[in-house]
Amino acid sequence: MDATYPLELLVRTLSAHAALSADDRKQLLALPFSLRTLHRNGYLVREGEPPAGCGIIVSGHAYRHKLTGDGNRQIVSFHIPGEPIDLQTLFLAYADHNVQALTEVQLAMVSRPAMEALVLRNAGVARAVLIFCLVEASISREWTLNVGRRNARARLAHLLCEFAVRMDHMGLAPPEGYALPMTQEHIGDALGLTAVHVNRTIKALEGEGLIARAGRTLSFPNIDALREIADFNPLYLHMQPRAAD
Amino acid sequence: MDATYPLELLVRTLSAHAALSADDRKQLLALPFSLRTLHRNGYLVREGEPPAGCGIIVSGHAYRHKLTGDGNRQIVSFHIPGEPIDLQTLFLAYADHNVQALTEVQLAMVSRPAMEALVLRNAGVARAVLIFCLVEASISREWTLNVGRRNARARLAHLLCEFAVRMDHMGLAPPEGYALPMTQEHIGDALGLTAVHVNRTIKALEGEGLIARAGRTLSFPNIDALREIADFNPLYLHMQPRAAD
DNA sequence: CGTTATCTTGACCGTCGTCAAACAGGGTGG
DNA sequence: CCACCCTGTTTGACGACGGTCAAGATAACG
Repeated sequence: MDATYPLELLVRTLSAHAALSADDRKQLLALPFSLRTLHRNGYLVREGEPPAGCGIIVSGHAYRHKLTGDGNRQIVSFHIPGEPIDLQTLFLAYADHNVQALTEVQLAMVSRPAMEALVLRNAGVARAVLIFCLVEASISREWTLNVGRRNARARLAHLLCEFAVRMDHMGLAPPEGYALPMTQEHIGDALGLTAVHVNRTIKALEGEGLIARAGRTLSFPNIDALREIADFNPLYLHMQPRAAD
Repeated sequence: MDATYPLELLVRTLSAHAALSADDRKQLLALPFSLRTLHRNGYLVREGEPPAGCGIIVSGHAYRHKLTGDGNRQIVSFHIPGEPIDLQTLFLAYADHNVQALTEVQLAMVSRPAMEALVLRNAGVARAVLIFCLVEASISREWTLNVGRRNARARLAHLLCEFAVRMDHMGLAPPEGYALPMTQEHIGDALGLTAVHVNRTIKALEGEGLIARAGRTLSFPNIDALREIADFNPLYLHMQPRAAD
């Protein structure tokens, strides 16, 4: 099986948290899908609308967000290749939030009926989907903690640690560092800070040698110290040691 | 069917968001369970431990929370009678957070194997459980927005509105107001504020006639104005109009 | 290659945190 | 029955973290 086959990415993401049998994998890989490309800032999901289907990110990054009445934005999650982004709304009548492309995004779209039928038919897949949703909920709780109870330094460090671990786990983070797909504005909206203060905090971390930058490419000269000040404990990501595939 | 039968409460909670067939209900009501009483502050779930079973709150209130390394607490949800509190961890290897009793709590405990078997066997129940988890995730996102992007006034008003709506939907909030089960310390930890500032904010709302207090019992003389300043839109709760039962 | 988005820096301000002390209430035991 | 204590509420003075506004430098994108 070619690792670049779009649904292979979904299988890899789901099996990061739950065991899938050979049959579960086969049925997932047999799902019909179509490819779709979104430009930067394009909407994958729009608040209030019913889900169009289940999109899986093949390449690029996306972010989930909500707006207050007066237009302030809170980003509630970032998404990396391999992640299904519509499970949140697939079984609900309408979306309670937006999802937008952070960069150009390639999506594999599985129709709502096809995905729903597979989940309701195959208990192993249902279990994996449920677990995936539970892990996302766990990440959401950690974000609430991050925004509610940590200072700007720790918040930023925590976000960077989480992103690095998730990218690395999907084999997307080269050891020398990775290019952040988001602007400082996005980071601020994810952390409950302003872009200005994010900038100051980044420069402070850089000044202390905790991160190093080349453009938007980040590396971590002292990852242990960064995790320390981030109060980062990856248990909430519920990652299983990745099985060889 | 007696409405005070413990599992009847679970059925009512699940059907607040998803349709359940007569058969689904029957199978849920047939689950074996035992009753358990926890005193105030008792632990229903402890971070790092595997789930003991699936508890459903029969009476009393509970809260879910996480701690930072230096001991700061963030409450990530409050729970009212009827709500299952272990679905979050039932399918995961260990809990990533704590759940504690806010008041004395009576729990109906369903064993993990029994609940897991029902969910994997009955697609209608699986669907309802998944939807319940998705709604909790939606609430979690709204909380992140609340903590990250609203000021203390709006945060507090939002929490009060949400709690009132949820209590009311379960038939637990008499129209003249309800007794808040949490202290101002709990409220602060839920909102990312200190108890001192919660107190000042409460008094401000009271001074403006937006809430009225008698001890811990709250009433809302001007609920529309309160919702306005809370920026409260209940769509994220995904409530279905409650079917007569 | 120009135009626009993003990043960077400074000065100033405000919301909320910190520290501390007084007060209220409810339960317990002498 | 009352003294005591513990938890929770209330209030004040002061400080700090992060927000706001604005302008200039840099980089990204069409």
